[in-house]
Amino acid sequence: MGRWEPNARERLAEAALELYSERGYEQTTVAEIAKRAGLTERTFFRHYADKREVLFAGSGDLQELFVRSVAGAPEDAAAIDALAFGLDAVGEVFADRRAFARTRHAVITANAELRERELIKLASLSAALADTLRRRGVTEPAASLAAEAAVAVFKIGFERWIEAAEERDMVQLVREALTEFKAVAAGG
Amino acid sequence: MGRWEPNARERLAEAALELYSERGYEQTTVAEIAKRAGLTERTFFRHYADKREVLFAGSGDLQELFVRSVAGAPEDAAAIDALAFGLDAVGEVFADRRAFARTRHAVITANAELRERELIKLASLSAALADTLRRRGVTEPAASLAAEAAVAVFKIGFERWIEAAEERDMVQLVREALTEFKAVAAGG
DNA sequence: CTCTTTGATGTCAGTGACTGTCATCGACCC
DNA sequence: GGGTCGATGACAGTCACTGACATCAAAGAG
Repeated sequence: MGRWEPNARERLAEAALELYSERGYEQTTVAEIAKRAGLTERTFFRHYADKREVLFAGSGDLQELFVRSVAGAPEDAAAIDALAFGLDAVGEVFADRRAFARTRHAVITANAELRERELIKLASLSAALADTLRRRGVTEPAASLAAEAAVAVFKIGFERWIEAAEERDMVQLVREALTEFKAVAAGG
Repeated sequence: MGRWEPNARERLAEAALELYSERGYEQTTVAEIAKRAGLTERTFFRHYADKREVLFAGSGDLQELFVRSVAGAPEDAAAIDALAFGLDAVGEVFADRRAFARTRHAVITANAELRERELIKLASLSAALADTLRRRGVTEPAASLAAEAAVAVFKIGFERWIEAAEERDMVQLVREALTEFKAVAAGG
């Protein structure tokens, strides 16, 4: 055994979500999170850039998956169809994490600072998707607009999945949102 | 003349934009802004909730104008067409403020915290537009998706207007972005 | 015209997020 | 066995932001 317990980073993330959920984000100090994880405040900031980031550590993986799926769509697929590939892949990955996703989502929506952080993560995702589309030959501003649309569709699908009374298939909900979106854009 | 110089709020906003622009947002302290405006730090926080908000004081007016225009579109206009009314109105209002808009935009894009704040303002705009569409009889999730799309179109049009080498008509650029958007959604 | 009230500001002390710096000490390498 | 490395602790410091109270010109009440 090492000098310290392993998985400091994970322990911090777990402690943070618990405390934010129990007593609210603003009512939790970083010192308290660190203490629950058996560490000091200084160490928290060595693992996470700030008090919010501890909730968004996984967003990079999600973005990578989304981008990879869009990049791997058939070459001749239109922008919106390539994005649909990514939406499917992302929808699948959430399947067994609904309880965690609900807790995390409740914490985030309850606080304006955390909503801000979530929005910039989604903006980063949108930018990465636009970049992927450009590599596929889509020109601007079509690439950026399509990417923003895909993120909006994802958000709607995710929220419906989170809020559904009984467990439903997220992939299906995201597909429904995409269909609705196409109708709106067509003036339906 | 009163006990103090008038327009404290405006002086603070002006001083903040100058300092953020000259030396960067992070390198500027609130005390410095207050001093340049001839006030104290405490007074800054009486006028603006935090160091970022001083750059976003006008966003409420913009949102109100956008919403009012959409609400006033012909009753039988589809969601996307009603939103086009709002886009036109908003495009017009920027006409004589390009220099200011450019400086402000440069400051915001140079800093992550400020980009976060801008994103949440746009999310607020999107929510207000979705609400307006719902009042016009548009159902969910079409209302939210259409509102997000309109904001994306606005962002693209705005950026093109800001970045154009010579001064162009913002209304026209926003309309072009909307046309592009419709093509993308249709799979073009 | 005097008294009172009001509103914008100043002053000051305090909390908590975040950073820079140096010390500690088990693990690992040679 | 000695030296280096990496994760952590300890500690002092800056700055955003808040609460409480004091100040004083202006505006209104009488």
